[in-house]
Amino acid sequence: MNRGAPKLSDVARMAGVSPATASRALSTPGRVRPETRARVDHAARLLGYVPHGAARALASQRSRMIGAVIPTLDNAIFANSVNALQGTLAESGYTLLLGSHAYNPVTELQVTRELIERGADGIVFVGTDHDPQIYRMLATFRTPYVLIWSLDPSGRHPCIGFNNRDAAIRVTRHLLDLGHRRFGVISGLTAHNDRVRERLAGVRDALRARGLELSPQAVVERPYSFASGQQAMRELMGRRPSPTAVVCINDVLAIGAIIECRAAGIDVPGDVSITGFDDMEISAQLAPGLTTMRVPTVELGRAAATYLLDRLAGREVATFTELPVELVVRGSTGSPQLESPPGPQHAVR
Amino acid sequence: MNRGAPKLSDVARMAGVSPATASRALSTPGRVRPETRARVDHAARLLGYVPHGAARALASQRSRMIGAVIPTLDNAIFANSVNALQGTLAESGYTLLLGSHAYNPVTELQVTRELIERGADGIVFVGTDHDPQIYRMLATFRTPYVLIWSLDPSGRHPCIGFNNRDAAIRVTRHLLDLGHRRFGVISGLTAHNDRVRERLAGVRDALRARGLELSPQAVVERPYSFASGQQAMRELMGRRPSPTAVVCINDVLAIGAIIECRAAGIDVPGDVSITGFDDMEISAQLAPGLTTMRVPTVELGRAAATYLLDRLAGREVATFTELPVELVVRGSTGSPQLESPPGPQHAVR
DNA sequence: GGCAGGAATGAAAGCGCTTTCAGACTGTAG
DNA sequence: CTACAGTCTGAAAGCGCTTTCATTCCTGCC
Repeated sequence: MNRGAPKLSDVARMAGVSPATASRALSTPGRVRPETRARVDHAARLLGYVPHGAARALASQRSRMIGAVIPTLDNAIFANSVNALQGTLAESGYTLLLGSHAYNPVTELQVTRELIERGADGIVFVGTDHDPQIYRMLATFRTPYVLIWSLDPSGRHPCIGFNNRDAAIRVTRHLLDLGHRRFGVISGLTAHNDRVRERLAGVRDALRARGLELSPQAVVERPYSFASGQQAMRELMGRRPSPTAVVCINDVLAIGAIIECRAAGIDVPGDVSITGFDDMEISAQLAPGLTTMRVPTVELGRAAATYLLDRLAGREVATFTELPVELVVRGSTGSPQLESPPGPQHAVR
Repeated sequence: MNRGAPKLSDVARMAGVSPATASRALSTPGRVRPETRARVDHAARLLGYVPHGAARALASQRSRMIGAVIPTLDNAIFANSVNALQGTLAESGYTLLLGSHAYNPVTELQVTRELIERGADGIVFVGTDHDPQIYRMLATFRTPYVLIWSLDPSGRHPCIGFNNRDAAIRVTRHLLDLGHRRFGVISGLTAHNDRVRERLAGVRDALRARGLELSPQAVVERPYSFASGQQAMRELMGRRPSPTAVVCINDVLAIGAIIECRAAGIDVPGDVSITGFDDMEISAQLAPGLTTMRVPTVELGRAAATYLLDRLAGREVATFTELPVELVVRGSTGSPQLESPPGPQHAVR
């Protein structure tokens, strides 16, 4: 078989040392005489030696691989995080094992099992919504893990994220402060997605705090895609009275909504204000620019990597990290036109 | 150590069989009496047995992991392909090992080494531009691989892709046929990127075939980002005479260009026609819609997975697969205005 | 009833590495 | 000169699985 692949014993023989010493020279250079180490290094280089990961993992009980279980890579927001995660892991000699589940909890469980089976030393999950079996498996195999994008209210699971509800409240307040009273919401699918549910709840909270309720038909739930956003916007603007402000649960839907307005000749923000969530690269470039909540996607990926790396190295780690999000106000939001009766605060002015 | 994790011998004992039989029952159910298999399955389920991937890989010389080496996940186009790749692999019980290199050949070599070290049974690469050492390593370790997104002219490497040059020729011809004679090009970085170089060459070929040359200052080379596209467009439109058609080497740059035109009050396609390449989801939604070359990103990922899976299973595989690309004409291209002198063909009309 | 032949099982040898454990060797102190 | 840390190296035992190879157990057939 792999006749072309030199093994550790080949390196050892060439360097004139035992396999044990060769192993030490390569993995823990400090525990070997410099001269010996040089001989081994030289032999390894000459032979083009590449250690056999599986053998190493079996013997050392460490795979140097980190798994990530994400909904999908089709959402640029996750792709960015994964990119940062992978990059940071690579810097420390770790490799990324990637699994996605398309928001299907059964698939997620299976994917997780697969990653554990492959020996992932740690696993990153998105959000807090996970099958109890997943947590049970993680416990059984003593696999460190961390949740990103959300904060775990129960405090039982290490997490790195931000408060989706509070962030949504801030977005909604921005619109309320502009004088809006008639709201529409374009939501992502709430099933198996705590982030969407939290954001939706945040919108409701903010409205309720000002005495407003969100009627069921003011909320349209759609999968993430530009086309869904467009279609949802069309629906919303067909209602009477139509909303003066539409809160979108993420930027993809919001951009779809803006596109729909442009197509339908609806002025943004003149006729309707639109907000997003995530702040994708393109959101700043649109005309009008999208008012949205900036989420530190890159930082999220990097922090997850650092967390697991630290934990595996036995360093101290914070099990709860809240990252800042920032409301970015751009051209897609403004005060409602006069035809919509101003609320009490504005009547005062 | 892993005291919580049951091993094969535990399953075997519980089922009252030898480890060998338990192994067969789980991996090759056909080679075991149904009754025995049931006992083993039952024991495995009861114990929550998860095979130890590294041990299995070591013994069987198969890791059931496939690696992918890509430039970056920040480009949605690659993210889509990787998503499809991962999904297809998962269906066959394979897991994806992901590495990216940000167009740095040194990083690419290192990442590849890492994937081989982790035991990837096969590896997917993007494009044809790779360090000879990479191919040497693949040969040494007898690691099957496949290149995607490009066609290998030398025929030495298995590939699944399309002819970037021909595709660019088709895009350019479309503009020529509309009557354009003054061209600008917004290119991606050509270093370590055969796709960009080929597309650029295609544009030149098409122009030359109609007696036109691309002057050096008509080509602006920029990294992939909306902002670069904008900036490049600004530069291009500052030249005198300004181009009536701008060919962008991918959609990200093209969208940036369109955005710049909107901001600068330049009418598309009235004042200038713009084309992209890739057909991202958003390209269809813009106003005007972007004329572009549709690339089968999902199919690319799926086909790569299928290729490697087939090869690993010992099935016949085609080492050269050309996938169709399609010119999608939308609103961003039109005939040049009269102020630009019509070319000979048009003079005839 | 005995035997060939195939199917199912078990014993045991690794897969290539890490890691005790013990031995060898060095230098320093008594 | 002996004794004793301390440092470096080698022998060997696995890590948890797969996979020959040999054995046992059937089944069918003469």
